[in-house]
Order: sequence, then C-alpha cells, then structure tokens
Amino acid sequence: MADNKLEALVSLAKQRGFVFPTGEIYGGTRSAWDYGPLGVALKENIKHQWWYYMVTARASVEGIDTSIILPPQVWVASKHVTVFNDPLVECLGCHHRYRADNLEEEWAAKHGGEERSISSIPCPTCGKTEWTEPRDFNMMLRTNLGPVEDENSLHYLRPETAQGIFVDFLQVLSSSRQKPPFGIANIGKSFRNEITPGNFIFRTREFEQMEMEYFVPPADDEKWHSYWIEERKRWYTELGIKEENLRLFEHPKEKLAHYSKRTVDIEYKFGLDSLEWGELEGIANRTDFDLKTHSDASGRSLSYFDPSTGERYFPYVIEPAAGLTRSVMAFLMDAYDEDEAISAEGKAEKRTVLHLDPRLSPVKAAILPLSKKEPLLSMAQNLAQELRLSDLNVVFDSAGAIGRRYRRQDEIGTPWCFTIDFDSPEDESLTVRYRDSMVQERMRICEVKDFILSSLFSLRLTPREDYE
RNA sequence: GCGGACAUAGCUUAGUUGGUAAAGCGCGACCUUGCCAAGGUCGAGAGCGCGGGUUCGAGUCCCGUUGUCCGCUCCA
Repeated sequence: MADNKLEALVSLAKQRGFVFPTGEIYGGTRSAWDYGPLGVALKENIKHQWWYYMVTARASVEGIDTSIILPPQVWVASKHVTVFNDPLVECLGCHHRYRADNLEEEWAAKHGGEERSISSIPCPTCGKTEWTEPRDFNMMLRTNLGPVEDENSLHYLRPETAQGIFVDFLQVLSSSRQKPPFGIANIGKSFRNEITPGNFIFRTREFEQMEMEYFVPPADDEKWHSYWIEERKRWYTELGIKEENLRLFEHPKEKLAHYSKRTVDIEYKFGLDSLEWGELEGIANRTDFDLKTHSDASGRSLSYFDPSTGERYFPYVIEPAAGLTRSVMAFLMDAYDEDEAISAEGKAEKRTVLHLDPRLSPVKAAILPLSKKEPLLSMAQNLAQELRLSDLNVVFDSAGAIGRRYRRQDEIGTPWCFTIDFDSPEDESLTVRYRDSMVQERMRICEVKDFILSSLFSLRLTPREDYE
C-alpha cells in the first residue's frame, strides 16, 4: 500500500518536474537525483523556512556558508579519516560481508576473551573460514586538488557541514559579538560513500544538510538539548507533517558516535517495506569534543572567555542536523493524497492532491481566465505578472476546461487558484478557489496580492525563547 | 558487494510460438464549452536502458553491463 504510494509519488515527481534521475539519458547513476523546476522550488522553500526559523528569527544564531573542501587536517582531527575506516571482509563461501573488527569482538565476547584474528573465525552464516583480505572502507569521497596527484593534493569532500562551523568558530565569535548560548548555522551539500544508496532520495551519496551548532555553557547542555529536540520536532509539525508520522528515537548509549553524549533522532514514518521509519534529523549533544580536538590539532584555542566571571571554558555543543533532501521526500509523502472530487456530472472521481503547507508550495497561485477571450485573457495575464513582481511564484494557465486546470494545480500543491470570469470586467472581482476544501469565494482583484502575502505571513513560526 | 525480480513514448501499460512497435492518460494547436480531469479535429512524441551474440529477420532467445525495486551487508 505505502510502497504503491511511493511509486505513484515517484511517477508524479518525474511527470511534473519535481525529481528525476540524474543523467537518465546515459542510463542514470545510483548516486544522485536531480531537482526539476518544481522540486528546486520546494527544496528552496524548505531551506528558507529552516533558515528563517533557525537564523533570521533568532537573535542568538548566526548563519554562514562554508566550503565543501576543507584542509585535510580537519578530517584527521575530527577522526573521520580514522574512526570511520571500517575493515570489511567477505565470506568466499556465501558472499556475506562483515566488518572484521565486529566479528573479532563477537568472538572474544563469546569465548571468554579469547582473541582470534578474522582468518580463523568461521562465517556466522555458512560456517566456512575463508575470507577475502580485509579492505578498508572509508565513507569519505576523495579528490585531488591541483595539477599533481599525490599525497599532498589529496582532499576530501565533506561528509557533514558541521566541521565547517567548528573550524570557523573563532571568526564568527569575534565578528558577531555573540556569546554562549549562541548558534552557528550552515546549509549545503555533503558527500558520503554509502554502500547502499536507495529508497528514492532518502539515501544518496550526494545530499544536502541543514545543520546548526548551538554553543552553550557545559552545565546547561541537557536543558538546551531538550529545548532543541522540541523546537525541531515542532518545526516539522508546524510545516504540516502529521504528528502520528513523527517519532523520537533515543540512540542507545553503547551505540553513540564517538563524539556524542546523547543523540535523539527525529524519524518520519515512510511506511515502506524497506524503510518503515527513517531519520530526518539527529539532535546530538556533541559535548566539547569538536572544539577541543580542533584546538589540540590546530594549536589555536577554540575556547570562550566569559568576561562576567573571568572564566575560560570550552562550550558544549548541541547539534540539530537535518537532512534537507530527506525532508523533501518526507514533506512530499506526507502531503500526497488521493481524495474524491465530485465531477460536473455528479460522479465521485479520484483527485490527486498535495496538501503542502502554502509556504512550501512551489507555486503559490494559479491565475486562470475562464475564457481566452478578451478582456479576460489580458486581465489574468496582468494579475499574474503583478504577483510575479511581488516575488510570488505563480502560473498562468488558459489551456483546457477550468476543472482540469484546478486538478493540475492540486497535483502540484498550489494552495490558491484565482479565476477571472465574465463578470470580472464589470465588478473588478474574481473567484478564489481553495485547494484543500475546494470552496470558492468572490474576491476583489486588487486584494489578491495582499491576500496571498498576508496568508503566507500569518503562518510564520515564532521561536520559543524560554526552555524551562 | 551478494541473491532475486523488473527495464517498451512524459506517465501507466499491451505487444500472441522471433517477422519489422500499439493504446489510454498527459502534452501542443484549433473549434466548442463558461467554475471542479466535458466533446470534436489535427499534431508532436519511443525503435523497445546500453553493448554484444544467435538468426534471413529480435522488445521478443543468449551473454555482459547500467539502473530501479525487494532481501542481506553498511549507514557519523
């Protein structure tokens, strides 16, 4: 059922220009999907809503945009070069793959601490003891800068945007005059050499992240952690994700990443066979790990001097790290619906509709002349252009019956349709038709722009400042 | 990386025992219609994921490859 829904959505996405496979004329590539005219609008709108809620609306958060390629030492210091280097082996009997270090640990645990190398441990699946040589598998993509390819030219594409923030910590601190608690936000592409990409745009090797690092006095870490978990969950629900499709997942202590004291994921119920619940965002307490390691590695102290107490300390970091491209998929799936509309003949017909929040809708309004005759045509075109000049993405559509045109807009989530009819030249009014209720109302043409702008404005979220 | 299934116009599919690509929807134009996927006419659009083989001849058979999905493995 839900898998069918994804199929329908993928099909709709391709047909209407939300998302399509990268390089399809060459057979496509596993690593990426492209965002079409509507897809990029949706993605930009999500990004904009995040930036507004996390940066613009908050006095305590600054935004930056850091480079995808950083000095390689950054990834050595952050342990990405070493810790996430997994030795993988494959059983020559049944071709199952395992992490060699995991199997060795399991053996020791089951056999009273007896240590054995992978070469003498039988395969848990088929029992054979024949393995390929362990091969290091690093999640980072590499590239070479400059004309010569050697050790010195080796660089990595960032696997997360967070490190750019830590590396710039001092510059932001000194140029913005912020003091803890304060945050630095960063949106951009990251790259991970995932073994198994898949599930549409859920896991790709190239993806976009929206991350914010919130620097707090160490004693306040837990209450800020709770604060951000609630703020972030609220962001999704206020933008239309159904409450029952979201849940929090507490990472078990023993499986926490090396830098984390506590991590809570916000998961979305994709409801697919291969992806029942999937992580949209992780909110981690990274402690002072990053600031300290970069201080040690760089020789520059990334600590904060508090003039009011005369103390110098390393702030703790609360990190809400969201996957932008994943959330595009979640917003689309959550908005996708097939309901019933009554046709002109009184029959109930299936209607495909995206119940997107108007702030996220790629197209805010459609301007539809009921007929191609003048002056209806020009009136509609003029209104459409006026709205475009107000920075509103609108479409003008005069092709086909009016009902068909409404359905076209439903399918891409346009919240409002404005129809110029034969009375419009006389009464300077038109009909506004709402996507979700299909209700129609009369409205003065001169009020359309303010109606849309104020409708969008009234939906704005206000950050909660008190976390107690 | 392993195993399985699938791969035909923008989308969904049909293509009989191999004989030289079809339909619906969508799209464009015109006419008609005048507020929830109406009707009519005309039109654009695939050489069947890609490469190779068998054959007089291959979407249709064989091999390889790429991609998608499912199941393993992995996922900071």
